[in-house]
Amino acid sequence: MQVAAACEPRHDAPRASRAVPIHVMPRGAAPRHATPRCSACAMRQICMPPELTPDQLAQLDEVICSTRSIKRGEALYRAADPFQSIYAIRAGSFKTVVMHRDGREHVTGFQIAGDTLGLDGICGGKQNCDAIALEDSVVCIIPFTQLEAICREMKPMQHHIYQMMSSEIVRESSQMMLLGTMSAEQRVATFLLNLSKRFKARGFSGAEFHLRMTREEIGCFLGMKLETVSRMFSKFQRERLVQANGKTIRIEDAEGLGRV
Amino acid sequence: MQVAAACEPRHDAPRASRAVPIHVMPRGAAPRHATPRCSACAMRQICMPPELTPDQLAQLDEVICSTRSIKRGEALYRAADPFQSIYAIRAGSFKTVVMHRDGREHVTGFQIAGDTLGLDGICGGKQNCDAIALEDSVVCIIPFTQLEAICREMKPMQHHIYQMMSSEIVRESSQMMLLGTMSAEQRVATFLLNLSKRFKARGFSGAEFHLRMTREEIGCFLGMKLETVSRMFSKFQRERLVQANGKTIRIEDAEGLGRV
DNA sequence: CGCCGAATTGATCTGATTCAAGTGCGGTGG
DNA sequence: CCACCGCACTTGAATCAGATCAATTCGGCG
Repeated sequence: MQVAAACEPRHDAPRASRAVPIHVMPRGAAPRHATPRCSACAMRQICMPPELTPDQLAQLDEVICSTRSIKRGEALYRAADPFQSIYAIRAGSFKTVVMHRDGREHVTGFQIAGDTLGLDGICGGKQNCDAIALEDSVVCIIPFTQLEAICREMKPMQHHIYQMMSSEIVRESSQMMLLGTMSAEQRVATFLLNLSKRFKARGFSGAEFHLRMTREEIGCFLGMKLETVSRMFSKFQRERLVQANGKTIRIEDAEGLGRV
Repeated sequence: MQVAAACEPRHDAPRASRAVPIHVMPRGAAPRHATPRCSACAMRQICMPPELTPDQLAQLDEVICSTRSIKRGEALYRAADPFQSIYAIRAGSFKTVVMHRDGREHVTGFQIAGDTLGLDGICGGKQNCDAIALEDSVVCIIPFTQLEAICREMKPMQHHIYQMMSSEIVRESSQMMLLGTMSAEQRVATFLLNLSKRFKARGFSGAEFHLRMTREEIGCFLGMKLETVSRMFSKFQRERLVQANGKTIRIEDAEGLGRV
């Protein structure tokens, strides 16, 4: 299945790339690049604990010293790939897809800048899903063994990783509740509000944004068919809750959406 | 809602309680008891990393020094309780239930002896679900702050916690796939096979076992109504895949169940 | 300009829910 | 010891939400 996501980013909010001295340190594989440091990264508040000292940040910079660019539709990793690193999204967005042996696919999440990828690979030593870029994206590579070492020395960092993993468990619990108990209408409303909240938390507009994924991918995430997703969008539009124009979404009445 | 689980355990497989010198050390709250040590626990292979030295086990015994008994239908913890410890189930079983603000309930998992409870409470510092005993049960209390300290010193233990959390993420991903893509029939089949596998891994029979939860709870876990669960049991019975007699389940044709 | 995949919309079908009427079993009290 | 009660479970019939099938329309791109 090819990935859609035709729209270009339109936000002028925090981008990951910065005018920062680049620490050149290529490491083998082609699509890896040297990268600006955590200590200077605009996403730091989101992917790292807030209370790190400059000293500790320097330690981090030692370990998280390369990034990787992934083109739209390409995989950052695939299920069964050996697990070595987790990834922090610097720019762009991804979907994670699990596949059943019978070919059935399910999208387990959409990740945007500041989110983390790969935590599910720790167990079993290999990736458990495909992570596919929804647009051209850049991730920071965080070698897990080295991260573990850091966590043994740096309490806030240790705690932060537990927090991240626990949050992911909680997020998935909510998604299970959504899939298990909500109507199609409620699922789509919840999905839009959740996206809105996350964009807002990252300095983008929470009221108007671009979907980087197709209706089919949304449906696959929400446990329904793309036609149903489309119908719900139309319904919300009729009810003046959202303005949906292809991939551009404008939330007109967040209150109302929440009450659905 | 009252919990059912009328049947008594009938297995003579590994039980948690053992004739081991009891390290008496009451700690405040009434329903806590001193407890046999990890170093002597039959569940250790399941809830702890295998490669611990006797020395390291002794350290664990220092920290995991109390248990708690929970009667059928009672809560080990409830959503919004302050998070302090995680729990390892020594004997018995639980369900974890998340509740939406509108009162909608969803069962996120069933846990049996050897499983861990409370990992989702780490983030936000408070519990995110109710953990309700499906039968009279006993858990080991693992104070999380102390566990974190141990993990900073004990590499295998540190890794083990990451593994456990990652496994939980993977388990929930599979459950999302189940909820998002499978028919009622497939969900129930998957549920039975999964339970079977887990019982087997703990030394119980994988072919015949007792459900400790009601049809309603199963339905709430699988995203369907109790009537549908019941119908699927009847269907499998007609097809000679399982023998379902109230809460007693005998799997006649695991192969066939898997093919559903 | 024309093509192709994505999205919308309508008509129909179906698996699961809902509603309703039993059945079976364990526990209680006479 | 048995009759009765309550609760979980089963089963059938009617209904409905969402899936499926099908026909356009839209929109980005070569």
